[in-house]
Amino acid sequence: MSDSAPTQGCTTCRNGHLCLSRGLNAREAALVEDIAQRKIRVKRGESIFRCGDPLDEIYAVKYGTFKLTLGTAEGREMIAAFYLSGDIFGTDGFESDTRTSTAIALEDSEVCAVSWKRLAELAQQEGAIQKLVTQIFSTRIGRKQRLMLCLGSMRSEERVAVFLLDLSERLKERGFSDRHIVLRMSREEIAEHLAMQLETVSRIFSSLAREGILRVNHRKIQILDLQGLATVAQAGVQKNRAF
Amino acid sequence: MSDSAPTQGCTTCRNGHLCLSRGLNAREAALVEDIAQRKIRVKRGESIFRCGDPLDEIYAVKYGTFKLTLGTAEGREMIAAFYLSGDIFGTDGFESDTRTSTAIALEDSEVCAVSWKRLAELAQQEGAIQKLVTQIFSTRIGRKQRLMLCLGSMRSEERVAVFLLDLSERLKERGFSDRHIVLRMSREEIAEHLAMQLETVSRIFSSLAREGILRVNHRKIQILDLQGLATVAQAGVQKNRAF
DNA sequence: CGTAGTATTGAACCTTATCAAACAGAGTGG
DNA sequence: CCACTCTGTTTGATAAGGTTCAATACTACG
Repeated sequence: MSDSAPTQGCTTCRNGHLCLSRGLNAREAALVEDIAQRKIRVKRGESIFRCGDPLDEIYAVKYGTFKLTLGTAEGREMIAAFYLSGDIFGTDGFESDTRTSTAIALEDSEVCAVSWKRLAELAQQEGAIQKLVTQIFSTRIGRKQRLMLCLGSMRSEERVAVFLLDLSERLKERGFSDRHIVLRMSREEIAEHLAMQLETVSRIFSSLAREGILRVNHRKIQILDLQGLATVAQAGVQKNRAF
Repeated sequence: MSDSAPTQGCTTCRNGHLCLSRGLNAREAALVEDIAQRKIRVKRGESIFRCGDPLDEIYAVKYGTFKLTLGTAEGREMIAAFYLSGDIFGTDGFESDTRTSTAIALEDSEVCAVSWKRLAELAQQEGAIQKLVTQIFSTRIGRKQRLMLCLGSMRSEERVAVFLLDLSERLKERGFSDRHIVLRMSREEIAEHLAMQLETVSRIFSSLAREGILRVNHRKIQILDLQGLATVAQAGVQKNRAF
């Protein structure tokens, strides 16, 4: 990864509405912008931090996509999350001062680096920023729990549907089309995130295409029937309800 | 649930070494003890808080066992964790001021209730307590991540082995035998925690017993071969390593 | 244009879920 | 004290979902 010349700040950034200045007024946003000056460019495949690294910053995705991988000592791996532009990441394990995960760019990307220490100080002085910080953590935990529930209680087809719906919604929030998606991750990476095999992901994409819900062309996915996809995502529930 | 007459505090509690006074000196422990006066007795099957409740306290298990259930609107459920004596719980979703989970006693139990607001104030004044609080959250997130990895990358037999090893270790920390375990939860609850069917749990117990690793008598489990159980817990790894 | 990486598809196999039945233990009431 | 019920557990048979192995196709990239 390589530092770059300073680019524009939060107040003019097009991710402003969902990133570090979310819900802040102009004065507060300027305070945050002030500590988020450092930009880092990361090339596809490079990491911005690795498991075991010391930890003092959190990051906001300016543009690009990242994956966060979790690993155990025994060699098991899993992708805990994907981060899109405007997402904030690097917030895990900041108490132990050591990274417990690795963040890798899926395409050429740029992030804003924020000193955790300075953000925490700012949060103590400014109520709105304190609220923002807790909101960030709250969302993080919520997402992790939803993923856990998803892994635990859904079968493959539903998990894939949930994944696509989530991605679609997040892209929409960022001003992209929610129906024409270009996946930044491989089938294998999707599989590693949803706890299944890449062949299964591929098969499910094909079967959803056969049903007329998707149009699949390698990484270009078109959602033809958003409602139908939502139905697939909850398919397993009827069974429980009958019981 | 019903309040009870005040019993002894942290400084004399036998869970002191791993609970709210963990790593604190006498003066600091006394400060914590001061805000952890309120004890609540909970009968088997009763909840101490439910999903949607307002949130202002966290709890430490004085004695007994609790399960924390997560639910989605659509009716999917999962047990996110089991808490033993000395464990601290109720720390999820405290930012949104609303419970996102339900805590239910698996046996007649008692907890110490601590005002989150007062604990946070104390943490701001006392470095050691600040450190303790972050440690509590850190551990929480770490456990959740490990469970996620476990659900995502292990098969049933390994998950059950991991579950038993974890329980054994935690009981040992609490001064109980790590080989003679009395399960406080049903097969169904174990299944709901490990994302499988209760029949599968039962079958795996039986098969581990057949292999001489366990002795199973309903809820009384004896671990005959701790090392063997650990091997089962990592069985899937060899496969990955060969690749 | 050829090669490497990625994606799709098929077939056999394995794990786990599902359905069904039998069994054990804790109460309960006659 | 014994039958009876209720609940939780075990076990078996069968089916479905998903993995694994293998072959083929597509794309991108040098």
